Amino acid sequence: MRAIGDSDSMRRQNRALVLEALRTLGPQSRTQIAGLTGLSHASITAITQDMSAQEVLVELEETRADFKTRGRPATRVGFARALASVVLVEIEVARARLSLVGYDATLVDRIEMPLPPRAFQETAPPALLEQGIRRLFDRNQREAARMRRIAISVQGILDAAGHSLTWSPVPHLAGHDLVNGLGSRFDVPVELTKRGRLLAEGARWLDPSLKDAEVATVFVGATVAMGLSASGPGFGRDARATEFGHMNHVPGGALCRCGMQGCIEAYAADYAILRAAYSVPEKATPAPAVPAAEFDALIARGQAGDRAAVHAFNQAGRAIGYGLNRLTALFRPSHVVIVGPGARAYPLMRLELEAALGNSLVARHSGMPQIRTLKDEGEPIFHGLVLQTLGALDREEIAGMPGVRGAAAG
Amino acid sequence: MRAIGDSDSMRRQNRALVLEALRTLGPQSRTQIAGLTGLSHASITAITQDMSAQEVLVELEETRADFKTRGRPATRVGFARALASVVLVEIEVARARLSLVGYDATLVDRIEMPLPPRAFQETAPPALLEQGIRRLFDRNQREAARMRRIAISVQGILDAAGHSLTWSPVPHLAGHDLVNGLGSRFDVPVELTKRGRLLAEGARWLDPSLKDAEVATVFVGATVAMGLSASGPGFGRDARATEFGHMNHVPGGALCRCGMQGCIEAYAADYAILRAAYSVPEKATPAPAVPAAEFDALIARGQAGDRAAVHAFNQAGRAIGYGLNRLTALFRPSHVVIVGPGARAYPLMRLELEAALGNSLVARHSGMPQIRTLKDEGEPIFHGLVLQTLGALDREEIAGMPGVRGAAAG
DNA sequence: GGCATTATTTCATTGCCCGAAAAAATGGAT
DNA sequence: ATCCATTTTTTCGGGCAATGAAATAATGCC
Repeated sequence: MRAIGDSDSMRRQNRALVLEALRTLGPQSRTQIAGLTGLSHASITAITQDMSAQEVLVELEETRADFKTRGRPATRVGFARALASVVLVEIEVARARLSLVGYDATLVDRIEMPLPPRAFQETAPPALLEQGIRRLFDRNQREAARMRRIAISVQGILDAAGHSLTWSPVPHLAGHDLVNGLGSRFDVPVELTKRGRLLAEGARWLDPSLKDAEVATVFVGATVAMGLSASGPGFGRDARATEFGHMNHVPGGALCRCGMQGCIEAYAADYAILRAAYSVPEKATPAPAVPAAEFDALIARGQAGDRAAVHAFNQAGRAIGYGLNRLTALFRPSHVVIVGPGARAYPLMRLELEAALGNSLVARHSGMPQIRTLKDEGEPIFHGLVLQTLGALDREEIAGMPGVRGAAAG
Repeated sequence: MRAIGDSDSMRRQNRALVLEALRTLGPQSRTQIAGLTGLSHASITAITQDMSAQEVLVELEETRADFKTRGRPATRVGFARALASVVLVEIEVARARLSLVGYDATLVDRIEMPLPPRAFQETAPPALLEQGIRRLFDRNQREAARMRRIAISVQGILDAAGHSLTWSPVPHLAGHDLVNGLGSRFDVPVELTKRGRLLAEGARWLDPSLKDAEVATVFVGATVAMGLSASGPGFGRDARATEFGHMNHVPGGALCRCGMQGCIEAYAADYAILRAAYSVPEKATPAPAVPAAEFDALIARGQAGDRAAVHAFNQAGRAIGYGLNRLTALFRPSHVVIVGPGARAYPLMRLELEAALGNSLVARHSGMPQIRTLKDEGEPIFHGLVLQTLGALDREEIAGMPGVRGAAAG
């Protein structure tokens, strides 16, 4: 049953609308906000006055020397940086990056932590991350006092509650309750988000032509992961975590790092391609990590026409292609974006991938999705995290703040 | 960008809430409605008065002889039958059923049309369906005058706009624009919905314990189809059509009725099981239709332990199981419901199906979904159509009707 | 300095919801 | 038969947020 509508929900809804417009498009004049949201000028005045009084928004003073125009100049309003801050954590296989970000989405400070294989064995993940966050806090005490949320990008399978990972390619990360572990230490909400999903949101944002598209973003590298992203609700905001890399490709097939057999990853991740290129048996234990240089050398061999390397990349393309083929039976993305180290090898995988994907009833009748590649994956992840976390803060806390207009008048 | 909140949207929202409660749970007293929706008694009075004046709702007069209680007796309000009517069409492979249904969801009249294989070749689908609807209209002129929507349950692949099928197991149905074809003839909105989806909604409704579950309903019979249904938004209302039956199972495998190779259907539909049981080559052209008696005989043979039959059913279970296995990499249903003629053969498929499904990383870490069977598939489809169509009418037209209270008072 | 132009605010009105109190409709008790 | 307790439904006064129209503010241009 949906929520009822009363004056309170109306207020929250419209305040959220204003915040969303500013969050997506940056500072705007009140007139622009009215146009973007569809609310009347009178309402925008009331809302921005209210939020300024609450120090949510500030008027920006900028003498824009560029084209002067007749009429009263517009004053743009934007987020007040000091209202709140959030900590964003990106955990990768061999490093973690902790960022302290202001309410206006500016980066305040950042720490890079290398994560040697036994880091999380020696110090449990919540404790190690706490150390990093405390270091950030020591250097930025003002922002630390107003920290309101912690968001963490992870890889692996989340448990039902989303509090911990039941499996992760990051050594010794699985099994620790990060949500309660960090939540109790800092007394703020903590959210885990799968990296693949952030990648998808970020990739759609990076390429404006994908704004209204339904995008499946496939990461190919040390793991194989996918996120789905679309503008509407449904697959967009509430999208389930996907476990594309561990979708079965061949029953009883190659050994995957997750311990199962026949996963897509066991054919398309870097270690799998390496294994196939060197004719190591497909049931052999996967290599723990493949150095970037080694993977690049393999791509070079493939480009040079080395038969074993070409075969390995073909096999990877085929596995991803059949995964996408099977995906389209459930959900038909308009675009597919290949991202990560594997994106550089896309030309070597392309023919097999497209053949496998095309070998589906849906693709045949509704056409193939457009396929693109994207080299850098770091930026979209961070941006996805920023947008998701500050957007949630806007919707869940800021938009619901009670007004002060009556009080201010009295 | 979402919709703004003004008093109009508030009104629509709350009226929709009342209608939804009545639609889901049947006639209720005003006090009950207040409890269900969370609105105050005062608001419910206003809303029901308004809607009664508009002949949307009526007070039911019923002397309920069962337990009398102290206090003023409650008068229940329900939908006014005469406000509107809808035509619901269920197109199956060999027959079509047309139902005229009142706004209070009661069946007014119904026509069954047999569909011999060449029916849609001799008379184009929109024309043939028009004939049937006109016959219903002749017999029920009062309701005909107030018919507001046509909804059609179909099987096959919908085009992007949802106006026609690009492929269908129903002979000669694909390629005809049913939405515009019937829409222009009757001047009402026409909607096509995939049968699998309705089946899922209906199955969740039939079993109250599934109310808050995330259900994947798999039809096994002349085709293999799946619908996903959950209570929230996302997969619930806006769920994409799934093409589960034509998800690839074995690359280059058995010949499917759709013309592709290796679809799940080519291993698990009735014709596929028959083919395997009689050791017909798997690339042989599928039988156009399998009589129910023949399929039942096959089940009996399987139950008796006939090796070929058992093998055929095992293979079907394995295909469905790997399909579900792959599904869980993208979306994890809490329950799976097997429905249709194949549900009777579930005991023969069960071991292989569960083994295949269990062979997935997600099932291993998050547990297996619960699997049930449901024998009758006709009722959920019809009920799903009723609920979907009248619910859309409620939300899109009735809830938005302007009020009459001011006018009535003056 | 006055006018045209654009941005923002003020003001009176409207619509819908809500809590509290009143009214309505019964069964049971005296 | 009458009064009371109980439950449902309606009425009434108030509040809040949005709105359109009109007023006010801040410039550029002539």
